[in-house]
Amino acid sequence: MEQVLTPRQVAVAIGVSEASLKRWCDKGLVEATRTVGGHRRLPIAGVLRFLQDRGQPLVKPEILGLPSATGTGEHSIERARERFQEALEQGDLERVRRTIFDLFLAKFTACEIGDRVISPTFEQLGEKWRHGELEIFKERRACELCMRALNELRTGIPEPGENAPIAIGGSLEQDVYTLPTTLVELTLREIGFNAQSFGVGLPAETIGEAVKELKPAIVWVSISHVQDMSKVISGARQLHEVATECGASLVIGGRAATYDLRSQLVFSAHCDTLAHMETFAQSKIGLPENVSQAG
Amino acid sequence: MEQVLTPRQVAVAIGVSEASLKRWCDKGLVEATRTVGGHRRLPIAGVLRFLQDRGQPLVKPEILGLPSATGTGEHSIERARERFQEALEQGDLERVRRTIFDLFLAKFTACEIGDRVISPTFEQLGEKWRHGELEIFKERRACELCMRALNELRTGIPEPGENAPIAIGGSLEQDVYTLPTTLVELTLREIGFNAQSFGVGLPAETIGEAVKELKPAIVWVSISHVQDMSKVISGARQLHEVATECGASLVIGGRAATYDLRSQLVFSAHCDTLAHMETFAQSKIGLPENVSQAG
DNA sequence: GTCGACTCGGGTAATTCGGGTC
DNA sequence: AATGTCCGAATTACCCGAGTCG
Repeated sequence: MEQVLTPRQVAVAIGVSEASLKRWCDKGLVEATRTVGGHRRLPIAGVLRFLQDRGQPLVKPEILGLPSATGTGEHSIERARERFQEALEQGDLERVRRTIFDLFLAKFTACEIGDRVISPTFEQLGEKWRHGELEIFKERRACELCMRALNELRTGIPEPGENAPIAIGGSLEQDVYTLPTTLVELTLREIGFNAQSFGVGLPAETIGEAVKELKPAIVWVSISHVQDMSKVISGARQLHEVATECGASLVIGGRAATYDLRSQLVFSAHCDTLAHMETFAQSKIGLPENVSQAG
Repeated sequence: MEQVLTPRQVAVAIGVSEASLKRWCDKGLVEATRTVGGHRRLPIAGVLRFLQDRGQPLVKPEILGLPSATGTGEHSIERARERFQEALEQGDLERVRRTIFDLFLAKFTACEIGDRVISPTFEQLGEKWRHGELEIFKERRACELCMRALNELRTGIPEPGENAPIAIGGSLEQDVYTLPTTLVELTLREIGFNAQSFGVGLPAETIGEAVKELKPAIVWVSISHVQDMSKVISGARQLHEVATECGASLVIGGRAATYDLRSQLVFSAHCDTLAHMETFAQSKIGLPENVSQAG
């Protein structure tokens, strides 16, 4: 496990410029090897030693899971995901935050982090719970920690501009899962929407009122848990009507929006992933005068 | 977003000269680490703590990525409460944060802010809703904004020490109100507890498991909404049993913990306000008492 | 072998250091 | 006693053309 990192990876992880890091390497403060072409490669062990010597508070061994800054980070994002899950199960906020933060600094978008790290992790946690391998409180605690990290991440996304298109959404009554709708908010903000999640447990009527008042381009409804299916169906229908009137697109998503359920719903679009949502939303920006199609 | 800042950034943010700031660092008044070359780097949380200790007003908060525009105002907590409510109703996150942080920097504790600002505000919002003067989505949105501000406030409270007594809690099933239990967490952390809120909608059994695993000194249950009273009653009974076994105190609170309900519950203490909770918790720290595992 | 992304090295501008003084 | 300002030396951050990596 003699893993090595590039100067940039280490630099962003510990929050200094590449130039400084290079100087430190040249002074022998940080262990470094060279490729045949002369590029520096820093073994993780050496980096950790350096951090320990300096008492640098910024970094935990999370760098180990740090993905490459380029698109070729398949393996490392997988590693990050595993560490993320471990941190969540142990209730270690610091590591949770660190993982997300590192991914973001490595140029992963909130959308990607959501789809490829957070979402599968909670899928796994749910699986473990169903097999009796995980107490519910640990899953809930994990949600809390994750929410905190995401709320911080939110400050890293630029504020929407004055004329940014509006998007609003949340989850319906009986659905207490706040993570998905928060991720949608972040994803949309990232591509320039003025997106606001209203949280969980919203009656469809009040979302309709919000649509009338705020005139959003998009309304999303996240469905992670269904108790009374008929209520969801009628709520969605009602909401779609209002949305159509106001020129908004109704987007449905969430793990509980199964094929069976969807077949009974009316909506402008259904999204399996945040990436889908992002694509759809971008198409709406492209055509500002887009008018919603008939039911 | 940025975890560490340079002396200059902090200096302009709080409106003092760099020289003063450097002296404060050297005296240990402000937490600081050093780069390899000896330059100071100030973690943002430490800066916030310093500001709170000194009641130092912020001049250019946006530099810290944090809110609060001025220390000029809001020593009148009443006026702050009104502005706070207004900001919440309008969905203005920036003003919400500013109000909370201004109060915090004016040396109000999370406990006081909760009892005297947040709690009465949501009482009022609920009142307006019952009179048909406020859409539900606005109340939910207000919760979201408030949660974000509180999550940030959390970073201004020192991390609990290694041997800090543990406290855990949350709300029971069917109760989606996350604000109260978050406030409890902050209040307890402020007086030195290692407090963790597990969020909302927790079955009593799983809280019991958490108690067995984590051996907290205090377990709190926040009751803001009751759907099935018998379930709450049996849940609390069960939880009290586990808590007693493990030497933990069960504390009940929340607006829906009415006299009628309380008379049927078993618990170590009931708290109407965060201040009550704080007082009770402090008594637990002072004297380990007849707790079975008290070393 | 092509190609895009990254790194190299070195130079330059901007900060910060510590100390002394007002 | 505490703050703000000024100084030369040292450190860090930013920039860019050429070369390397995968």
